[in-house]
Amino acid sequence: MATEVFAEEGYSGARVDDIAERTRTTKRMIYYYFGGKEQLYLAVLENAYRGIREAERAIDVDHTDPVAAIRQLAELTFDHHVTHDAFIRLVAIENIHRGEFIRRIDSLRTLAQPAKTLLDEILERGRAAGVFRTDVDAIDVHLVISAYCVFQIANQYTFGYLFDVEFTQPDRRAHLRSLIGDVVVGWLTSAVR
Amino acid sequence: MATEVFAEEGYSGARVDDIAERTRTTKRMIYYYFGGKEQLYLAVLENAYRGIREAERAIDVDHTDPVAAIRQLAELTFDHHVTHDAFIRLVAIENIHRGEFIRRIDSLRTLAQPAKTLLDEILERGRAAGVFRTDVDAIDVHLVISAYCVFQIANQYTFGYLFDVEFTQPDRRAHLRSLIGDVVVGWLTSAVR
DNA sequence: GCCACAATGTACCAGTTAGTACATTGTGGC
DNA sequence: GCCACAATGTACTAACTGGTACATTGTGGC
Repeated sequence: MATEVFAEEGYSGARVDDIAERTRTTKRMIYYYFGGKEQLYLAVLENAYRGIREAERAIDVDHTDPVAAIRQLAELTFDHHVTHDAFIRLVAIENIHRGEFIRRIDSLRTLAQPAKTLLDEILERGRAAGVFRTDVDAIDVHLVISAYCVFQIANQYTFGYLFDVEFTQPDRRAHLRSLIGDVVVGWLTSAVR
Repeated sequence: MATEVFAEEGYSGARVDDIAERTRTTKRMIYYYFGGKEQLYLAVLENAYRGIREAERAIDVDHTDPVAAIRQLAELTFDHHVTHDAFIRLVAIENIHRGEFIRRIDSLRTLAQPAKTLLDEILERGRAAGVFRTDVDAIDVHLVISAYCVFQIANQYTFGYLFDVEFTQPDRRAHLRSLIGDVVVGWLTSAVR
Protein backbone atom coordinates (compact mmCIF):
# COMPACT_ATOMS: atom_id res chain seq x y z
CA MET A 1 0.00 0.00 0.00
CA ALA A 2 0.99 3.59 -0.58
CA THR A 3 0.96 4.19 3.17
CA GLU A 4 3.70 1.65 3.73
CA VAL A 5 5.87 3.01 0.94
CA PHE A 6 5.68 6.56 2.23
CA ALA A 7 6.18 5.37 5.82
CA GLU A 8 9.17 3.33 4.75
CA GLU A 9 10.88 5.71 2.37
CA GLY A 10 9.75 9.19 3.26
CA TYR A 11 8.12 11.61 0.87
CA SER A 12 11.01 12.17 -1.52
CA GLY A 13 12.22 8.61 -1.06
CA ALA A 14 8.91 7.08 -2.10
CA ARG A 15 8.68 6.25 -5.79
CA VAL A 16 5.40 6.56 -7.60
CA ASP A 17 6.35 3.62 -9.83
CA ASP A 18 7.05 1.57 -6.74
CA ILE A 19 3.68 2.38 -5.22
CA ALA A 20 1.96 1.58 -8.51
CA GLU A 21 3.62 -1.78 -8.72
CA ARG A 22 2.84 -2.74 -5.13
CA THR A 23 -0.80 -1.74 -5.41
CA ARG A 24 -1.00 -3.71 -8.64
CA THR A 25 -2.21 -0.73 -10.60
CA THR A 26 -0.21 1.57 -12.82
CA LYS A 27 1.30 4.97 -12.35
CA ARG A 28 -1.18 6.18 -14.92
CA MET A 29 -4.01 5.24 -12.59
CA ILE A 30 -2.49 7.05 -9.63
CA TYR A 31 -2.33 10.22 -11.66
CA TYR A 32 -5.83 9.64 -12.94
CA TYR A 33 -7.38 9.28 -9.50
CA PHE A 34 -5.17 11.40 -7.27
CA GLY A 35 -3.60 13.92 -9.59
CA GLY A 36 -0.01 13.55 -8.46
CA LYS A 37 2.43 12.32 -5.85
CA GLU A 38 1.63 15.14 -3.48
CA GLN A 39 -2.11 14.55 -3.52
CA LEU A 40 -1.51 10.86 -3.04
CA TYR A 41 0.61 11.60 0.02
CA LEU A 42 -2.08 13.90 1.37
CA ALA A 43 -4.67 11.17 0.93
CA VAL A 44 -2.38 8.70 2.70
CA LEU A 45 -1.81 11.09 5.57
CA GLU A 46 -5.47 11.90 6.02
CA ASN A 47 -6.42 8.25 5.83
CA ALA A 48 -3.80 7.29 8.40
CA TYR A 49 -4.94 9.93 10.88
CA ARG A 50 -8.55 9.00 10.38
CA GLY A 51 -7.78 5.36 11.06
CA ILE A 52 -5.80 6.13 14.16
CA ARG A 53 -8.45 8.39 15.63
CA GLU A 54 -11.04 5.74 14.91
CA ALA A 55 -8.97 3.22 16.84
CA GLU A 56 -8.46 5.76 19.60
CA ARG A 57 -12.15 6.21 20.07
CA ALA A 58 -12.34 2.52 20.90
CA ILE A 59 -10.12 3.17 23.91
CA ASP A 60 -12.69 3.15 26.63
CA VAL A 61 -11.78 3.66 30.22
CA ASP A 62 -14.74 3.26 32.47
CA HIS A 63 -13.28 2.99 35.92
CA THR A 64 -14.82 4.96 38.69
CA ASP A 65 -11.35 5.15 40.19
CA PRO A 66 -9.54 7.95 38.36
CA VAL A 67 -6.11 6.57 39.29
CA ALA A 68 -6.88 3.21 37.72
CA ALA A 69 -8.46 4.99 34.76
CA ILE A 70 -5.43 7.14 34.01
CA ARG A 71 -3.09 4.16 34.32
CA GLN A 72 -5.24 2.16 31.96
CA LEU A 73 -5.42 5.03 29.49
CA ALA A 74 -1.64 5.34 29.50
CA GLU A 75 -1.14 1.62 28.99
CA LEU A 76 -3.77 1.31 26.27
CA THR A 77 -2.22 4.26 24.49
CA PHE A 78 1.07 2.43 24.73
CA ASP A 79 -0.41 -0.72 23.18
CA HIS A 80 -2.02 1.33 20.52
CA HIS A 81 1.26 2.88 19.45
CA VAL A 82 3.01 -0.47 19.42
CA THR A 83 0.52 -1.78 16.91
CA HIS A 84 0.57 1.30 14.66
CA ASP A 85 4.19 1.91 13.91
CA ALA A 86 3.60 2.71 10.23
CA PHE A 87 1.44 5.60 11.36
CA ILE A 88 4.13 6.83 13.73
CA ARG A 89 6.70 6.73 10.95
CA LEU A 90 4.36 8.74 8.76
CA VAL A 91 3.96 11.34 11.49
CA ALA A 92 7.73 11.54 11.90
CA ILE A 93 8.07 12.13 8.17
CA GLU A 94 5.42 14.80 8.25
CA ASN A 95 7.28 16.57 11.06
CA ILE A 96 10.49 16.46 9.07
CA HIS A 97 8.51 18.50 6.57
CA ARG A 98 7.47 20.83 9.38
CA GLY A 99 3.83 19.84 8.97
CA GLU A 100 3.46 21.56 5.61
CA PHE A 101 1.13 18.89 4.27
CA ILE A 102 -1.00 18.23 7.33
CA ARG A 103 -1.77 21.91 7.61
CA ARG A 104 -3.69 21.59 4.36
CA ILE A 105 -6.04 18.95 5.75
CA ASP A 106 -8.51 20.95 7.81
CA SER A 107 -10.73 17.99 8.51
CA LEU A 108 -8.19 16.45 10.86
CA ARG A 109 -8.28 19.09 13.58
CA THR A 110 -11.66 18.13 14.95
CA LEU A 111 -10.61 14.50 15.19
CA ALA A 112 -8.34 15.28 18.11
CA GLN A 113 -11.19 16.16 20.44
CA PRO A 114 -12.31 12.76 21.83
CA ALA A 115 -8.91 12.05 23.38
CA LYS A 116 -8.97 15.41 25.09
CA THR A 117 -12.52 15.04 26.38
CA LEU A 118 -11.87 11.67 27.96
CA LEU A 119 -8.79 13.00 29.70
CA ASP A 120 -10.61 16.08 30.91
CA GLU A 121 -13.21 13.91 32.52
CA ILE A 122 -10.75 11.59 34.27
CA LEU A 123 -8.72 14.52 35.53
CA GLU A 124 -11.80 16.26 36.82
CA ARG A 125 -12.89 13.17 38.73
CA GLY A 126 -9.42 12.80 40.20
CA ARG A 127 -9.23 16.40 41.29
CA ALA A 128 -12.69 16.20 42.83
CA ALA A 129 -11.62 13.12 44.76
CA GLY A 130 -8.58 15.02 45.96
CA VAL A 131 -6.10 12.46 44.55
CA PHE A 132 -4.78 14.42 41.54
CA ARG A 133 -2.70 17.52 41.54
CA THR A 134 -4.51 20.61 40.34
CA ASP A 135 -1.87 22.28 38.18
CA VAL A 136 -2.20 19.88 35.25
CA ASP A 137 -4.56 19.95 32.29
CA ALA A 138 -5.57 17.39 29.67
CA ILE A 139 -3.10 18.62 27.06
CA ASP A 140 -0.22 18.30 29.52
CA VAL A 141 -1.09 14.69 30.29
CA HIS A 142 -1.71 13.85 26.67
CA LEU A 143 1.63 15.35 25.74
CA VAL A 144 3.51 13.32 28.34
CA ILE A 145 1.82 10.08 27.36
CA SER A 146 2.14 10.69 23.62
CA ALA A 147 5.77 11.73 23.91
CA TYR A 148 6.67 8.54 25.69
CA CYS A 149 4.61 6.22 23.51
CA VAL A 150 5.72 7.79 20.25
CA PHE A 151 9.38 8.00 21.24
CA GLN A 152 9.55 4.40 22.28
CA ILE A 153 8.55 3.44 18.73
CA ALA A 154 9.91 6.31 16.65
CA ASN A 155 13.35 6.46 18.24
CA GLN A 156 13.84 2.84 19.13
CA TYR A 157 16.66 2.38 16.64
CA THR A 158 19.01 5.14 17.74
CA PHE A 159 18.15 4.96 21.43
CA GLY A 160 18.26 1.17 21.37
CA TYR A 161 21.64 1.17 19.70
CA LEU A 162 23.21 3.80 21.93
CA PHE A 163 21.90 2.49 25.23
CA ASP A 164 21.75 -1.15 24.32
CA VAL A 165 18.02 -1.56 24.82
CA GLU A 166 15.98 -4.07 22.86
CA PHE A 167 12.60 -2.38 22.62
CA THR A 168 10.79 -5.24 20.97
CA GLN A 169 11.73 -7.95 23.44
CA PRO A 170 8.55 -9.00 25.32
CA ASP A 171 9.94 -8.57 28.85
CA ARG A 172 11.31 -5.19 27.99
CA ARG A 173 8.07 -4.14 26.39
CA ALA A 174 6.07 -5.17 29.44
CA HIS A 175 8.42 -3.11 31.57
CA LEU A 176 8.11 -0.11 29.27
CA ARG A 177 4.35 -0.45 29.34
CA SER A 178 4.00 -0.41 33.11
CA LEU A 179 6.62 2.33 33.28
CA ILE A 180 4.46 4.95 31.57
CA GLY A 181 1.61 4.01 33.92
CA ASP A 182 3.89 4.52 36.91
CA VAL A 183 5.16 7.82 35.57
CA VAL A 184 1.75 9.32 34.95
CA VAL A 185 0.14 8.03 38.13
CA GLY A 186 3.14 8.98 40.26
CA TRP A 187 3.21 12.44 38.75
CA LEU A 188 -0.52 13.14 38.95
CA THR A 189 -0.87 11.91 42.51
CA SER A 190 2.14 13.84 43.79
CA ALA A 191 1.85 17.12 45.66
CA VAL A 192 2.10 20.47 43.87
CA ARG A 193 5.39 21.94 45.01
CA MET B 1 26.38 23.08 6.02
CA ALA B 2 25.78 19.49 5.05
CA THR B 3 24.22 18.85 8.46
CA GLU B 4 21.49 21.37 7.81
CA VAL B 5 20.72 20.05 4.35
CA PHE B 6 20.36 16.47 5.57
CA ALA B 7 18.37 17.63 8.62
CA GLU B 8 16.11 19.66 6.40
CA GLU B 9 15.58 17.31 3.49
CA GLY B 10 16.26 13.82 4.75
CA TYR B 11 18.77 11.43 3.25
CA SER B 12 17.17 10.91 -0.14
CA GLY B 13 15.84 14.46 -0.20
CA ALA B 14 19.27 16.01 0.28
CA ARG B 15 21.04 16.86 -2.96
CA VAL B 16 24.79 16.60 -3.21
CA ASP B 17 24.85 19.54 -5.60
CA ASP B 18 22.89 21.56 -3.08
CA ILE B 19 25.31 20.75 -0.28
CA ALA B 20 28.24 21.59 -2.53
CA GLU B 21 26.79 24.94 -3.40
CA ARG B 22 25.96 25.88 0.18
CA THR B 23 29.38 24.90 1.46
CA ARG B 24 30.92 26.92 -1.36
CA THR B 25 32.87 23.96 -2.65
CA THR B 26 32.02 21.68 -5.54
CA LYS B 27 30.48 18.26 -5.78
CA ARG B 28 33.83 17.09 -7.04
CA MET B 29 35.41 18.04 -3.72
CA ILE B 30 32.81 16.19 -1.72
CA TYR B 31 33.55 13.03 -3.65
CA TYR B 32 37.26 13.65 -3.32
CA TYR B 33 37.20 13.99 0.46
CA PHE B 34 34.28 11.81 1.51
CA GLY B 35 33.85 9.31 -1.26
CA GLY B 36 30.12 9.67 -1.76
CA LYS B 37 26.80 10.84 -0.44
CA GLU B 38 26.53 8.00 2.03
CA GLN B 39 29.93 8.58 3.60
CA LEU B 40 29.15 12.28 3.82
CA TYR B 41 25.95 11.48 5.67
CA LEU B 42 27.82 9.17 8.02
CA ALA B 43 30.32 11.92 8.75
CA VAL B 44 27.48 14.36 9.41
CA LEU B 45 25.76 11.92 11.74
CA GLU B 46 28.89 11.11 13.69
CA ASN B 47 29.79 14.76 13.96
CA ALA B 48 26.32 15.68 15.20
CA TYR B 49 26.33 13.01 17.89
CA ARG B 50 29.80 13.94 18.97
CA GLY B 51 28.79 17.57 19.31
CA ILE B 52 25.69 16.74 21.28
CA ARG B 53 27.50 14.46 23.69
CA GLU B 54 30.11 17.13 24.16
CA ALA B 55 27.41 19.61 25.07
CA GLU B 56 25.80 17.05 27.32
CA ARG B 57 28.94 16.58 29.30
CA ALA B 58 28.74 20.25 30.19
CA ILE B 59 25.45 19.57 31.98
CA ASP B 60 26.62 19.54 35.51
CA VAL B 61 24.26 18.98 38.37
CA ASP B 62 25.99 19.35 41.67
CA HIS B 63 23.20 19.57 44.17
CA THR B 64 23.42 17.59 47.32
CA ASP B 65 19.64 17.36 47.19
CA PRO B 66 18.80 14.58 44.73
CA VAL B 67 15.30 15.95 44.12
CA ALA B 68 16.64 19.33 43.10
CA ALA B 69 19.34 17.60 41.05
CA ILE B 70 16.94 15.46 39.05
CA ARG B 71 14.68 18.43 38.37
CA GLN B 72 17.62 20.46 37.20
CA LEU B 73 18.84 17.64 35.00
CA ALA B 74 15.42 17.34 33.37
CA GLU B 75 15.18 21.06 32.78
CA LEU B 76 18.70 21.39 31.45
CA THR B 77 18.08 18.48 29.11
CA PHE B 78 14.99 20.31 27.96
CA ASP B 79 16.98 23.49 27.23
CA HIS B 80 19.58 21.47 25.48
CA HIS B 81 17.07 19.94 23.09
CA VAL B 82 15.47 23.29 22.37
CA THR B 83 18.79 24.63 21.17
CA HIS B 84 19.71 21.59 19.07
CA ASP B 85 16.76 20.98 16.83
CA ALA B 86 18.86 20.23 13.74
CA PHE B 87 20.35 17.33 15.65
CA ILE B 88 16.91 16.06 16.63
CA ARG B 89 15.76 16.21 13.04
CA LEU B 90 18.82 14.21 12.02
CA VAL B 91 18.03 11.58 14.63
CA ALA B 92 14.44 11.39 13.39
CA ILE B 93 15.72 10.83 9.86
CA GLU B 94 18.11 8.17 11.03
CA ASN B 95 15.24 6.37 12.76
CA ILE B 96 13.17 6.49 9.59
CA HIS B 97 16.04 4.48 8.15
CA ARG B 98 15.80 2.13 11.11
CA GLY B 99 19.26 3.13 12.28
CA GLU B 100 21.02 1.44 9.39
CA PHE B 101 23.68 4.14 9.19
CA ILE B 102 24.33 4.76 12.89
CA ARG B 103 24.92 1.08 13.41
CA ARG B 104 28.04 1.43 11.30
CA ILE B 105 29.54 4.06 13.58
CA ASP B 106 30.92 2.03 16.47
CA SER B 107 32.61 4.97 18.10
CA LEU B 108 29.30 6.48 19.16
CA ARG B 109 28.25 3.82 21.62
CA THR B 110 30.73 4.74 24.31
CA LEU B 111 29.66 8.38 24.13
CA ALA B 112 26.36 7.56 25.80
CA GLN B 113 27.95 6.64 29.10
CA PRO B 114 28.38 10.01 30.89
CA ALA B 115 24.64 10.70 30.86
CA LYS B 116 23.96 7.33 32.38
CA THR B 117 26.62 7.65 35.06
CA LEU B 118 25.35 11.01 36.26
CA LEU B 119 21.82 9.66 36.53
CA ASP B 120 22.97 6.54 38.34
CA GLU B 121 24.62 8.69 40.92
CA ILE B 122 21.65 10.99 41.50
CA LEU B 123 19.28 8.05 41.74
CA GLU B 124 21.54 6.29 44.19
CA ARG B 125 21.70 9.35 46.44
CA GLY B 126 17.91 9.70 46.27
CA ARG B 127 17.31 6.08 47.15
CA ALA B 128 19.78 6.26 50.00
CA ALA B 129 17.98 9.30 51.36
CA GLY B 130 14.71 7.40 51.09
CA VAL B 131 13.08 9.98 48.82
CA PHE B 132 13.18 8.08 45.50
CA ARG B 133 11.31 4.98 44.58
CA THR B 134 13.46 1.91 44.22
CA ASP B 135 12.01 0.27 41.11
CA VAL B 136 13.54 2.71 38.65
CA ASP B 137 16.93 2.67 36.95
CA ALA B 138 18.94 5.26 35.06
CA ILE B 139 17.82 4.07 31.62
CA ASP B 140 14.17 4.38 32.64
CA VAL B 141 14.62 7.96 33.75
CA HIS B 142 16.73 8.85 30.75
CA LEU B 143 14.10 7.37 28.46
CA VAL B 144 11.29 9.37 30.05
CA ILE B 145 13.23 12.63 29.92
CA SER B 146 14.52 12.06 26.39
CA ALA B 147 11.12 11.04 25.10
CA TYR B 148 9.53 14.21 26.38
CA CYS B 149 12.32 16.55 25.32
CA VAL B 150 12.71 15.02 21.87
CA PHE B 151 8.97 14.81 21.20
CA GLN B 152 8.36 18.39 22.12
CA ILE B 153 10.77 19.40 19.34
CA ALA B 154 10.44 16.56 16.86
CA ASN B 155 6.64 16.39 16.82
CA GLN B 156 5.81 20.02 17.47
CA TYR B 157 4.31 20.52 14.02
CA THR B 158 1.73 17.74 13.98
CA PHE B 159 0.94 17.88 17.69
CA GLY B 160 0.86 21.66 17.63
CA TYR B 161 -1.50 21.70 14.69
CA LEU B 162 -3.86 19.03 16.00
CA PHE B 163 -4.07 20.31 19.57
CA ASP B 164 -3.57 23.94 18.85
CA VAL B 165 -0.41 24.35 20.90
CA GLU B 166 2.26 26.88 20.02
CA PHE B 167 5.43 25.18 21.22
CA THR B 168 7.77 28.07 20.51
CA GLN B 169 5.86 30.75 22.40
CA PRO B 170 7.93 31.76 25.46
CA ASP B 171 5.18 31.29 28.08
CA ARG B 172 4.31 27.92 26.66
CA ARG B 173 7.94 26.88 26.58
CA ALA B 174 8.45 27.85 30.20
CA HIS B 175 5.40 25.78 31.11
CA LEU B 176 6.70 22.79 29.12
CA ARG B 177 10.05 23.13 30.78
CA SER B 178 8.76 23.04 34.33
CA LEU B 179 6.33 20.30 33.35
CA ILE B 180 9.03 17.71 32.69
CA GLY B 181 10.60 18.60 36.04
CA ASP B 182 7.25 18.07 37.75
CA VAL B 183 6.70 14.78 35.98
CA VAL B 184 10.05 13.28 36.84
CA VAL B 185 10.15 14.52 40.42
CA GLY B 186 6.53 13.55 41.06
CA TRP B 187 7.12 10.11 39.61
CA LEU B 188 10.42 9.39 41.36
CA THR B 189 9.22 10.58 44.75
CA SER B 190 5.95 8.63 44.60
CA ALA B 191 5.44 5.33 46.38
CA VAL B 192 5.97 2.01 44.62
CA ARG B 193 2.49 0.54 44.25
C1' DG C 1 63.41 25.09 -12.15
C1' DC C 2 61.40 20.68 -12.01
C1' DC C 3 59.18 16.63 -10.42
C1' DA C 4 55.52 14.05 -8.15
C1' DC C 5 51.39 14.23 -6.52
C1' DA C 6 47.64 16.48 -4.09
C1' DA C 7 43.79 19.53 -4.93
C1' DT C 8 40.43 21.43 -7.92
C1' DG C 9 37.70 22.78 -12.17
C1' DT C 10 34.88 21.31 -16.23
C1' DA C 11 32.14 18.72 -18.65
C1' DC C 12 29.87 14.89 -19.02
C1' DC C 13 27.02 10.37 -18.51
C1' DA C 14 23.89 6.77 -17.32
C1' DG C 15 20.14 5.83 -14.61
C1' DT C 16 16.15 7.41 -12.52
C1' DT C 17 11.71 9.69 -11.86
C1' DA C 18 7.53 12.62 -11.84
C1' DG C 19 4.54 13.54 -15.08
C1' DT C 20 2.04 13.30 -19.82
C1' DA C 21 0.32 12.54 -24.78
C1' DC C 22 -2.18 9.51 -27.17
C1' DA C 23 -4.36 5.46 -28.24
C1' DT C 24 -7.46 1.81 -26.71
C1' DT C 25 -10.84 -0.58 -24.14
C1' DG C 26 -14.76 -1.06 -21.01
C1' DT C 27 -19.56 0.26 -19.86
C1' DG C 28 -24.02 2.20 -18.74
C1' DG C 29 -27.92 4.53 -20.89
C1' DC C 30 -31.05 4.47 -24.62
C1' DG D 1 -26.20 -1.69 -31.57
C1' DC D 2 -24.37 2.75 -30.68
C1' DC D 3 -22.92 6.77 -28.34
C1' DA D 4 -20.49 9.34 -24.80
C1' DC D 5 -17.32 9.16 -21.67
C1' DA D 6 -14.93 6.85 -17.95
C1' DA D 7 -11.08 3.80 -17.18
C1' DT D 8 -6.77 1.92 -18.55
C1' DG D 9 -2.53 0.56 -21.25
C1' DT D 10 1.75 2.09 -23.74
C1' DA D 11 5.31 4.72 -24.68
C1' DC D 12 7.49 8.62 -24.09
C1' DT D 13 10.08 13.02 -22.20
C1' DA D 14 12.23 16.61 -19.76
C1' DA D 15 14.47 17.37 -15.76
C1' DC D 16 17.18 15.77 -12.34
C1' DT D 17 20.91 13.38 -9.80
C1' DG D 18 24.74 10.63 -8.05
C1' DG D 19 28.83 9.76 -9.74
C1' DT D 20 33.07 10.05 -12.88
C1' DA D 21 36.70 10.89 -16.69
C1' DC D 22 39.93 13.95 -17.79
C1' DA D 23 42.30 18.05 -17.82
C1' DT D 24 44.41 21.70 -15.07
C1' DT D 25 46.42 24.03 -11.30
C1' DG D 26 48.72 24.44 -6.85
C1' DT D 27 52.65 23.07 -3.89
C1' DG D 28 56.35 21.11 -1.13
C1' DG D 29 60.84 18.82 -1.64
C1' DC D 30 65.19 18.88 -3.84
